Amino acid sequence: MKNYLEEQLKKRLTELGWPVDDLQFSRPKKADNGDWSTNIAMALARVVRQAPLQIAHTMMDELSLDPEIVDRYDIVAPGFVNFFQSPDYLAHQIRQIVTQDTRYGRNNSGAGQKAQVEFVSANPTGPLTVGHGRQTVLGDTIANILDWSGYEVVREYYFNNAGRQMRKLGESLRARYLTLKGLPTELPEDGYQGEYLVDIARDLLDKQPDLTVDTELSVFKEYAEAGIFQIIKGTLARMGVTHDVFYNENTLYESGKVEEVLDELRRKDLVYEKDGATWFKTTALDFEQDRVLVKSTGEPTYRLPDMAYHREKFRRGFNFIVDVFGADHQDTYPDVLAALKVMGFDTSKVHVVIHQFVTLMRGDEVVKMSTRKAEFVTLDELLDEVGVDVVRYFYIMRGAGSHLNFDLDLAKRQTEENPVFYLQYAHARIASIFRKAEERGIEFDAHAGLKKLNEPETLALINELLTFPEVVERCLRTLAVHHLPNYLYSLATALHKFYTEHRVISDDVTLSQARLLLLKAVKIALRNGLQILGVTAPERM
RNA sequence: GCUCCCGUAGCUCAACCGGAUAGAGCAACAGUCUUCUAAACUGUAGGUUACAGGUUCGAGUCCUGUCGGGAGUACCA
Repeated sequence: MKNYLEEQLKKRLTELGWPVDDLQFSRPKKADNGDWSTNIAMALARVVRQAPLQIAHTMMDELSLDPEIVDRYDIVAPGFVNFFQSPDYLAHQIRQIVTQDTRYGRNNSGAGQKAQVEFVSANPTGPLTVGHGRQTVLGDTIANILDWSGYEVVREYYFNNAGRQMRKLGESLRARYLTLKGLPTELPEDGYQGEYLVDIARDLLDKQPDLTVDTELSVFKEYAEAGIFQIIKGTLARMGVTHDVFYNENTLYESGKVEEVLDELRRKDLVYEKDGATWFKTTALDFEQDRVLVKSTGEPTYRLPDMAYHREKFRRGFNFIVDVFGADHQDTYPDVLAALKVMGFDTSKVHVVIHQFVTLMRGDEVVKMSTRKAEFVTLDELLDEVGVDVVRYFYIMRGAGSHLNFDLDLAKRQTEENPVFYLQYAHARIASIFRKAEERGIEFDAHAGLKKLNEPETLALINELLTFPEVVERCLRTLAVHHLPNYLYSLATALHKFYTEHRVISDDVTLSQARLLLLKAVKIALRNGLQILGVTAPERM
């Protein structure tokens, strides 16, 4: 309908010799204001030098619209033109949904394009925490949206298993191992104190009992890394997340890609040496201060391999690149992007999604988290308590830019007041009606006449139903995926209201079949939406 | 000090590119099950969108400033 209106109005505006650039449509909040509305008359007022209402009339008077699509339109002060869709059009749309079934909501705006979403990317120093959970769900859901928009999507996990942190990890494991062996050993300063290392140490002792203080650290380091990755991957699997690629930062050194970036920046005269370190001349690119690329110890800082990594993303042919970071990485990407731009890449293809932190609460108390100390709640523990559906929904229901308060007590208590169940219940309710229909011998008819569907609650439900594809598109455009749970929630509300007012199965077979057809379409939208969120759609509860 | 995010009902949060009377849930109060699942629905109450200016037909949304919260500002990642 929107496309049709756009087409017709563009034609008309061109006839009148008026610009079409500002033409846009929106869905009014109130039903009285139609199904689609345009503010073009107000937007043109200045250019055309006429009153908005007059412009609207001039525009609409000579325009004939297809009555099978547009029922009527109103011109309303201060200058809105509101369009109402025709019943035939609605009926046609509902049948379309049932035909499309698992494809309803998909679009092909990304057809033939490759997208990559990098998320989680936690170094293997400990189990994923509640803090990582937000990023996990955010990234996976964005990837799902890209998939539903026709992109070929790669989910990627970038990690670093070299450097100071990993050395500390190896040392920590060694201390745990030796202690278990009866040689009490202090954990190193800033070591990792988590219980999980004791488990891994026990495991190592079991398999290789002969290690000593003099054994190469790398043995402990590698064993710790493998053990922790196993834990992390297990958690991701429970979350329903599968990464296609685990990208090891180290390969960028081995292949010389890191060196190549340095050379290239050097050729652009953006690198200099000072105090034994190698600096990136970011001030030449309008930044406040220069940044170190290679420390005086010879070790590169994170940003140099990051540049190399992103350069590889471009070279691998991705057209749409999403980086999901926590707020603490705020400052790390601008100079990385700047370097890529200098190297001639189109950085508008990179979309950085930054999410604010999760504040973990136990009742009124804030739980402090630190991977190094033992103070944290793991994502696994959370999954044990509330289950995947609740975890995924809770993490995604708020905008990424907002701080998220995750009250453990509340989440654990979640049983009846839970929005996830509200959604799932809507789906299960429809399933239940279909079971009942079958029992009563009422056949489902995909071609049932829909003329009787005209009550307010029914029309409200239909309108909500039909906006699903727009919501998917909006999620893609804004990469703000919380729009989806919000939408599904209002779809569920519309369904529950409809259910309360109207019996689906009655003696009026024609009406029953019409309502069944509508509910079939609603069920499809709910199921597809929940699927994007990674939440199950139960047939009964 | 500087940069970024945030400030909306008692609490947790929505509001697509600036649109029409700022919406939900929870908590409070009052109702609705002989009928497809009451994990639901209806109603009442709750607001100077932190504050002060500005831009315009129109501002929660954009601009400037102030206040408050968070993150960053490393030769950590």
